[in-house]
Amino acid sequence: MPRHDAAIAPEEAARAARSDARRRQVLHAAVPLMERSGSPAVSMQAIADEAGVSVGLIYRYFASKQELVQAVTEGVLDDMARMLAETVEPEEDPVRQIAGAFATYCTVIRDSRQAVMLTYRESNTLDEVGRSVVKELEVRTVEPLRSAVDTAVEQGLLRPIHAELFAYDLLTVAHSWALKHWYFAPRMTFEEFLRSQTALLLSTAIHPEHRHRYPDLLGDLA
Amino acid sequence: MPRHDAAIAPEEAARAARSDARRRQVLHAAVPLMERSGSPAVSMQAIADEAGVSVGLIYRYFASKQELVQAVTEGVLDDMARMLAETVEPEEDPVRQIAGAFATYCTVIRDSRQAVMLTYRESNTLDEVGRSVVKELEVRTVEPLRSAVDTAVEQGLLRPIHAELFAYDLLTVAHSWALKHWYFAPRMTFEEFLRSQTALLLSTAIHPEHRHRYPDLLGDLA
Amino acid sequence: MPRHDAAIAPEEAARAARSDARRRQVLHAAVPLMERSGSPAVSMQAIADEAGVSVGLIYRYFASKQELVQAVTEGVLDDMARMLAETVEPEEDPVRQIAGAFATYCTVIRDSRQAVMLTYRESNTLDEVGRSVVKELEVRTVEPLRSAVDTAVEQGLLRPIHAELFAYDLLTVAHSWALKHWYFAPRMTFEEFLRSQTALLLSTAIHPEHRHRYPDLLGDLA
Amino acid sequence: MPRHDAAIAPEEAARAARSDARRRQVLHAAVPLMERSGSPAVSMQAIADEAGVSVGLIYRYFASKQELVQAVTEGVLDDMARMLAETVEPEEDPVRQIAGAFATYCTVIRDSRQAVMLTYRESNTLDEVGRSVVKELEVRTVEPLRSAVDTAVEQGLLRPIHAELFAYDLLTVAHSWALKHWYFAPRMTFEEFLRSQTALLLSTAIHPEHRHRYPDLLGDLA
DNA sequence: AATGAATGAGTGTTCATTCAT
DNA sequence: TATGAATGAACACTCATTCAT
Repeated sequence: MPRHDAAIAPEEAARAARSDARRRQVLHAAVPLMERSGSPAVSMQAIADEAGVSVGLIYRYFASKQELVQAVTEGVLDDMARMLAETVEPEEDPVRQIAGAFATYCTVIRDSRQAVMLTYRESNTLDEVGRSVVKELEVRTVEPLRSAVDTAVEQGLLRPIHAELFAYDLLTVAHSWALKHWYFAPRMTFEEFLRSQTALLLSTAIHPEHRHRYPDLLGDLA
Repeated sequence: MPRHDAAIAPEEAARAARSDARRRQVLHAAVPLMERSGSPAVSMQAIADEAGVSVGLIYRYFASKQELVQAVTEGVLDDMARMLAETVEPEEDPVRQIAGAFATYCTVIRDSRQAVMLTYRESNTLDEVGRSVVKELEVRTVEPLRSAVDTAVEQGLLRPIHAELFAYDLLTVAHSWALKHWYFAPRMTFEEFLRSQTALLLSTAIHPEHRHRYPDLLGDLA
Repeated sequence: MPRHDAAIAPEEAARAARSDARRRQVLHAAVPLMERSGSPAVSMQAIADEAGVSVGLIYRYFASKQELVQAVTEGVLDDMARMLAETVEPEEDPVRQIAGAFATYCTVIRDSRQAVMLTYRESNTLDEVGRSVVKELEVRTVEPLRSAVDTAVEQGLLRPIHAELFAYDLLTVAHSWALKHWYFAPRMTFEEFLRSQTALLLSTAIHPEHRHRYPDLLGDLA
Repeated sequence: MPRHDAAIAPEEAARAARSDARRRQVLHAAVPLMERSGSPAVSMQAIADEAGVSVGLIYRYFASKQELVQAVTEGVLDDMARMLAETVEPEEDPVRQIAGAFATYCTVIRDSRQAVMLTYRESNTLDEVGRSVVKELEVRTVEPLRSAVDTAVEQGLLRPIHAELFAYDLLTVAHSWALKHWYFAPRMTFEEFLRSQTALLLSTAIHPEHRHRYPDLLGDLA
């Protein structure tokens, strides 16, 4: 390998690293602004100010506001996906896997309520491509849940329910802590919400023969 | 009754009627535009063009764009509330009442998918007052469902579940046909969605002793 | 004279009278609004509301807003001219005539401060024709003062001063109670203003030989 | 001094200088337009066109049209104040000081007739703060005149007249060359106006014992 | 004679985007 | 690489004016 290449490669790597850091810097500034006010109400100038860079610089890293919004949305979903991945504890019993994953979802959503709302709100700001990326991310997010449900059904722990439907319902209900927070928050604590929803939804699905195994999950409905 | 009143009243009534017609005309034009693109992306000019009136005229009937957005959102929710009220069939059995209401919800939502998405999206465009109006409307919408659940629990037909939670879950899941349409639609028909969700959610809640009464609702899960 | 004419004439007179009343009604409403805020800030709608008539009606009596502003300005000047004419007391001594007229000017201006300011402000809203009408009115207003000065000079009661200049200075200084009210009002009462200005300006002009005749006018400067 | 400062300071200074130049460029374009037509009749677009910049740019230097109007008015008054300050010649004799200052006022006003009219017209466009700034500027402008009058009275050169009143009358009369230009201009030259007014007003005030000292100022009235 | 609904050009203002430095 | 001055199209909103009733 010629010296030339050897000299350039690290340079390029460094540049790429710096570039990435810049992107993150801008995104980091944009996220809370857009969570609070929605992207149309946030100007590029405001983002630049918040990030401590110039407007022009943002355009070096994002071709347009549209693209920045896209990146923000994806970033938010990515973060949530990462948090989920990091937090889900491995469980032997697939039912407990489901319950654990649901609890994790809810907890992550509790901590990122604004982010969840952002993904719902911005979805129509995005173009077709952007939207499909977001959808894919979401599908990937439910995936572990769905496969756990599948396994549980196969093992006869759950009744023969529609796995995709059930998994998505779990996600939807978890999201509702964010989307309907104004409704739930004055009526119950997050812990109550989590406990009740777990009992409610799992008791649906668990095969009667195996209900006795999960008194802790089913609570009053055991 | 004096002639004065007799002469004035119809005139005013006629004016009020015309005024109302104009409002509706504008709203009628604004709704699909906002459903498609979200209010920030729809200009007053575009609405005026669509309605076939001048921009100035819109401001005779709506003090600001904000107010128009508010009216659009409320109108959409009102329509849905009315459709619900008209369609819910009276049932003796509270469980069947719940199932019927859920089916109605889902059907209305199927027919007003864009409207549902609009209410989620615009909620952050609205001001505090507007938002609370929207919330109230939604609460009023779940109310019949909640009271049916309450009754069913009291009669021992359902397990001792959290009525508000369950009712809201039903609404949330119904909404998901709109919000997650891109996910569900390629995987199942609306009828399958409705049947599966009904079975899934009710099977959760129905007291084991009474499950045998509802084989039609529970399907495979009976 | 044919009966035809005899029948029509009173009708027309009545119509003219009604028409005049309408004009006055509108002007009456417009004057305080324009005095307060300046014509550009007052909408035709606001004037119509204040007058208790419809916008359309105003256009039956005034061809345009411009013309209405013109009429308002002329009306205000006319009123002041009339008040002056009514209040000036006939005096034998031309010097006392001058002093009396000046006092009257000042008093009228004190009571119509806003009107005076309006004439200064609106002068550039008017077109060339309108402006010249206003100027003519003002010239006619100073006229009695100027002729009194002329007479006084001829009779040797005043030094050989420039009559037009002096008369206009008197008007200008009288106006200054309105134009510089923010300056004078905190420093002196209107009576002090009037007394001091009279003494100051007349003492300028009165021929030394005749100063002893007017101790009441000259005060400390006698 | 660290290099850092040495490097930054000039940059910032240069930026400030450019920024100032832009402000002046815009003001320079706005002044004649507003002098001619009054601020409400001048659109931001018109100003931008006149200045050869874009509308948007104006808003980088002036937060609103209001602020621009304010700046124009203050600028005009500032200019006049500066011209006055530069032109007033120091005189030993306070009476000659007064006459000199009056002549300067009149001359400046002759050269800035439109500016004077603008200050009268725009005063009601300004908000309370803006108005008080303008008033303060005017008071500061009369100040030298007022103090000269005070001195002259103390030295017995003038009769015991009200210094503030007299000073303000001098200003008012000087302004009248602008405000009543349509009246004076066809009747006399500026020089005649200045000479006559000086004689008229000073002859008022000069103590009889000292009149003989100022035959040049008093002219025919000596 | 009188209304006021309707118009649409025009306003002040914002902001995504570009580009000379 | 980084800046921020500069652009100008677009926006929400107003209001003098017209005209069908």
